Formats: sequence, C-alpha cells, structure tokens
Amino acid sequence: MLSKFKAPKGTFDIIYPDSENLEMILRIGYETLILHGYRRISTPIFENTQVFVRGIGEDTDIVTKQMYTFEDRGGESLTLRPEGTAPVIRAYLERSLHSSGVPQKLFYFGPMFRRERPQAGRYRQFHQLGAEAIGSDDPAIDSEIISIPDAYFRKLGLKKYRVIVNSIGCVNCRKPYVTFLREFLEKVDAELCDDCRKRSQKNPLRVFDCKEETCARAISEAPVISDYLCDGCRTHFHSVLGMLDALGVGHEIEPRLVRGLDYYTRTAFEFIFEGLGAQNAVCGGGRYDYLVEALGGPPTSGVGFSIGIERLLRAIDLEGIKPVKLPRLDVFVAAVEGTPREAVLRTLSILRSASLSADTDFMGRSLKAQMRHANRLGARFVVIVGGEEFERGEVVLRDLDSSKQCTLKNNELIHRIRLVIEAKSGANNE
RNA sequence: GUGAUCGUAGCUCAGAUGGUCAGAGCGCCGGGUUGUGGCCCCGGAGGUCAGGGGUUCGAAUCCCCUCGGUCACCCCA
Repeated sequence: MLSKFKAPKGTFDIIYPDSENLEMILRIGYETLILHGYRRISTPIFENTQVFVRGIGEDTDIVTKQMYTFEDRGGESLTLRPEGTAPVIRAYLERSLHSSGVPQKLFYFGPMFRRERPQAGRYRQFHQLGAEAIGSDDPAIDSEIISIPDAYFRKLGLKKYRVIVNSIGCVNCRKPYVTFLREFLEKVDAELCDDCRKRSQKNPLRVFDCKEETCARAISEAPVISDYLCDGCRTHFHSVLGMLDALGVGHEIEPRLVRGLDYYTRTAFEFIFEGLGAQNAVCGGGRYDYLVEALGGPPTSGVGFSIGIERLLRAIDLEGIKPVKLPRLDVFVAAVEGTPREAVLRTLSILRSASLSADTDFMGRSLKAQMRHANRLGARFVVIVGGEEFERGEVVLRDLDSSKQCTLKNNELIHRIRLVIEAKSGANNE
C-alpha cells in the first residue's frame, strides 16, 4: 500500500476496465429508457433534509439511521440523497412539470448514499438507474414500468432472474387488512421471533419478510392482502397482471412482497437474481399514489422503479456476460533516439485528428523499451519516427499483429493504417 | 447497530511447534552490442509482515486493543 489513505468504508473506485462495463450498461439502459419515451432528469446529489424525511418516511430505517445529514455553513440541514424518487418528485413540483404534459416520464442515474454496514451488493455510495412515471394511475403504466427493466435485462443477456409482483392496496383496503393481520399475529404471537413480535406492532406487513423457519410456519395461514383488496385495487392489479402477460413479462405473484410506507400503493415488484447473496434484488419499484401529496403537492399518482447498478454489474459477472470488448490502441508512436519531440507530437496529433487512437512514450525510453511498452498497451501498430527516414520525410509502420513493417511517406501513413484496419473489421463482419 | 471470519510486496500466496522467516510466482522497470515488441535469459525497484500495546533474551509467528476487508443479521438497490 503506497498510500495511507483509503476510500471511505463502503465506497470504492471504479477502475478500467470496470469503468468500461459501467459505461456500456448505462448506454444500453439509457437507450432502453429513451425507447420507452422517458427523458433524463438530473437532480442535485443533496437536498434539503425534509425532502427525504417526508418523501421516504420518518419512521423508516433510511431516515432514522442511514442518512448522511449535515448542516451547511448557512445553517440549513442538507442530506446526501439516499434514493432517487423523492428528489424527482420535488423537482416535478418545483418546476411544475405537469404543465408540460402528463404523465411525466423521467429517468435518472447517479450515486446514492446510505450509511449501512457494507456487504455483498450493499455499499454506502452506490448507483441507481431509475425511472418515474408521474401523473397517471393507468395500470398500463404500471406494466410499462415493470416491462422496462425486463427489456433492459434481456438486452444485456441476463436470464437468471424472477419478477415478483404484488398489490398492497390503498388506504381503503390496507387499513382494514392490517387490523385483521394484527389480530392474527396476536394469536400466533408465541411462535414468532423477537423481531417479528416487534414488527407485528410497528409494521405488521414486514413479518412476511422474516427468514425464520418458525415464523414462516406461523404465518403460513395469515391473511393475505390480495384477499382484502378493494374493488378498485383488485381491478387495477388484475389489469396489470394481464398486461404483463400480454407484454410477455414472466412474473410470479408474491403475496409476501410488501412496502413499509403509507404512501406506497397498489403495485409493488422486484427483480430477484439467483446467486447474488442476501441482497438479491437488482431492481425494485412500485406505485406511490400518495407520495406527491406527502411532499406538499396536489393528489398525483406515480409509479417507478430503481435498479441497483452495482448489483446489476455483479449479476452480469455471475452470468458470465462479457459486456465490452475493450477498445484497442490503434497506434503507438515510437521515436528513435535523437528525434525531435516536436516531430513525434506532430505525428501523434495527425493520427488523432484522423480519429485513430494514438499514444507515445513519456518516459524517455529506449526504442526497445518503447516497443515493449507498445506491446503491453495492446497497440495494433507502431509508427517509428526518426533516423534517416525522418530526414527523407518517411516513417516506419510496423504491424504488431503480423510483425511486418514497411517504410512509407508521411502523407501515406493514415491511408495505409486505415486500409489495414478496415480490411480486418470487414473480415470480422462477415 | 449486532455477529462470524480474515488482514505478509501492485496481485495470488509460502513462511510446523516463537530464534537467517522477510520469500516465491505473476506484474512493473531496465538490460541481453550497432535504431525495434510478444517467447527466453539476466538484473533492479517495491514490504513499519494492517496499526498500537503486551509476554519473551528474541515474534510476521503467542495475548489484548484498534482499524480495515469480507459475509450475514437489521433493512434495502
């Protein structure tokens, strides 16, 4: 270790060639989103703390113990965003985006921050690619929101995932359901673990998430939300499911899939991947018909999803998908000892102007060492500048693949390189 | 916040019961005669053995603490 400093716990550097993979999956993600009519929005990475307190929920783990909150020099409480939806809604309201037409179909990408103990697929700074459709409660938009990650993951070549969906109803049906559930949980209280006993008071829906065998058995007979949906929610849910079928999005109904907060409504879904470890949800999302109001806006429906990019990258790796073939350096310009630097730089510049990637030596190396370095960089060609050829206005062009080289006039260089490269790529395309 | 586990060169790792134990491979840099790569050969740089304290004549090797990595719980992307 050369440095005494380390990246903060739960953070990491994204280094080539991983950086290439990131770029690639983002590009495909953007394409997919744009194809579905979504436009990118970039919001600040910090917001007034209240945006999150009210947009995520005061009692959530995120707000109570995971936020990076600080006071700036003006005394305002700011928070590094722990998720993307609340800021988007804030922007939607602040900029009156409804006036440019609803639904507003927006997507975002960027870092999120949560102070948790890191583990596989969980970091303190992580990245999400997400989308929100604001202003419509049409079940068709739910199905679109769910179909986008599906289309995206397929495009990437991913296979080992399941889509689980559920409906958690609205205020009308959830309230009565929760009381039924509480009553049931009280009956089986003795069989529940400590955590679940707490949950059955505070947030009974969460009991369904418990991994304890005994709890799972105890609640196997528990009332399920889907049996208590009001007519509106039931119809909505069935429409969404039917549309997913029509769209060819394979899915399973998971009655135990829940959301903690009151303003989450109706559709909830996740994309679960095999083999990712405990944090196996690569994408999560759902409908939030009361969220806009919670942030001070008029009654407005919304649905969205969010993809955990680090988890997605891991899934890609696990499935053995190689996202990109790394671009290769076209030309390394090597100089014979004694050649004016200006001549080398001019050659470099000419190559780059012709859209050929080019590099040269900056370490004062011998020709031999330059060649070795060129090889290490994976260069296709080496152009050797200097000596008698230089006096005659010529350079040596060496093909590192074939080990053949020739001497040619300076002004023939670009043309000759292009010929070889295009001949090769032509052959590859057949 | 809780638990488990790990921490020797850039990377992967050797270093039995404490006494040439500070090493190997890979990588990196350089050289192998006159202006040229990949293989091969030679050489070099690089480590407070995570950090601190303790036990001991003596510790990378034993004990304690701290920090960090990893995985899991909580919760979530």
